[in-house]
Amino acid sequence: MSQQTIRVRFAPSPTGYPHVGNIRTALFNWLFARHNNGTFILRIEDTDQSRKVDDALDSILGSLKWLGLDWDEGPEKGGECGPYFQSERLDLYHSYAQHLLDKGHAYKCYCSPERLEQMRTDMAARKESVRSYDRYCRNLTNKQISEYESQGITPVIRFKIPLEGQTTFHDLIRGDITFENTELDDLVLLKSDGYPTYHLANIVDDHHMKISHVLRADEWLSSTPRHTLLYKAFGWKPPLFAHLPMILGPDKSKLSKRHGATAVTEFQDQGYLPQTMINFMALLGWSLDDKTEIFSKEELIRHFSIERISKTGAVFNHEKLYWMNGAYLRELSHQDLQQHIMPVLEKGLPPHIARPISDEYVRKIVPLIQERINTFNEAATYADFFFLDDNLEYDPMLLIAKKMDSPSTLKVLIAANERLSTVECFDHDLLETTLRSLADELGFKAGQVFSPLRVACTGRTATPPLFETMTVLGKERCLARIKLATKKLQQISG
RNA sequence: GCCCUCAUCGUCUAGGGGCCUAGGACAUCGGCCUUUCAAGCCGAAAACAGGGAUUCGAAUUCCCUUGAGGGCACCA
Repeated sequence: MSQQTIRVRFAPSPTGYPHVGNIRTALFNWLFARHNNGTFILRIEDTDQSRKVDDALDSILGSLKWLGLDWDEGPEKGGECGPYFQSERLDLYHSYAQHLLDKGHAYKCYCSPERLEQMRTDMAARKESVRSYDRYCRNLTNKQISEYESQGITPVIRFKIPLEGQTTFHDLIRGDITFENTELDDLVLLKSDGYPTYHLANIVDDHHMKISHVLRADEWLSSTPRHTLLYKAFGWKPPLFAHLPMILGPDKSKLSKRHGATAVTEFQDQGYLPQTMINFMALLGWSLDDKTEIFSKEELIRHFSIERISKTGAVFNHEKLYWMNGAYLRELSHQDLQQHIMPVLEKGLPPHIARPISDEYVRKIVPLIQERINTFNEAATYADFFFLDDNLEYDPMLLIAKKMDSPSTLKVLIAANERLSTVECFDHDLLETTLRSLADELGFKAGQVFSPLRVACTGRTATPPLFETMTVLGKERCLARIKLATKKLQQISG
């Protein structure tokens, strides 16, 4: 069996911050490369000067690094086929454009943007199917050419699409796809600013970088016949294509800024784990079987195959991502979890709380919140009462539990305060026996005692288990908070 | 408008002629557990777009319709 060398690339353009749609493409390429012991190349397609965004490159590299999608060739890494920025390969594209010109596969076009626009409006007005270009310059006479040249117009170079016949290419996911050449337009290869278009640069680079498989988003499908024709004009063997199903917004259209398409790094900021993102994105358009949901990166690499990529677009389901992160978070050791939430606490807790936050104190809290948060960032809001001073703010009515009223609640609080004062040192078992017997003595159900104490100590009705929470807070603070609760209740009951 | 692609629960999907009275996951609802909230466990509801054809038999093959998406830039 001939072992083909697998070389794939992720080729983003630095025109914005990559979102899940973009990065999912990177992930599939990476998985395919790693599964096949191949090479994963990162190439920056910075050929559009006008849309260039300054820190987009950092965001691209940052996203990939965060997710551990390491590249074998590319920026910061180098490689035999560099440079890996298209803006540094302009000479190459020029020479190939010239080559096509010489071979009669391309021509110079002097049409102004205004003329092009007019042409398209006219077509639309005549209810013709709108073409991108009417081939006006395809057969210019020498006289016309020198006339344009003398006007100082810088032409673009267009590719000559064959006027008849069909172009068929094979897609690894969709099978054979055929286009009538008459449906294809003479696309621009080299822009008047001297930069190549995607089409030219992409083909030249994929060839020179010996790319074996092109795994790219579905939106490129209709460009592929043009690319096929370009490979043919150059006399190059095209790579194998696999057009990935797209990731969609809630309205089922292509995920974009319109949907508030979240930059991948934002998930990092929100307290998601990279492994969650990898796992989740892998399942957007790929699956192993009818049951497995949670995959380690290694399992993903082991099982990934193009055959199991689906054809249909996938709506990005934030809810499931959230659940999945919770699943991963719960698997973390207490120590790992603490490491993740320390910075969150430092940053997210109200500023008046003294810094640095105590490691030792947080260590006690971590086990109490692990199964109650789904993202790291939630720690700061969920567990803030552990850190706030004892003058908690909350609606005193919360103190009154079901089937309780103000006087009975007051009775509980006062009795609890009294009884707890006699407890030497708070710990779970001691608190439990003490408070349960107190409830008995008072003739209340356990919950009728626990509930007001919970609110008193935390200001909330939903908290980690009461005794553990009180133990972490400690006797002094709990008693102070219970006294405060008593006072609050007395005030509203007059 | 033209071209291309796609079509299973609300969402992500399994399914490649009989194993499907269509399986799993998220979300939803109910129950158990329980000091609250979670987590966990158990259960429920929820889909083969429509119509033809092929076949003993179709979610699975073919055709048409419909719907959806993508593309039609000197953007990628």
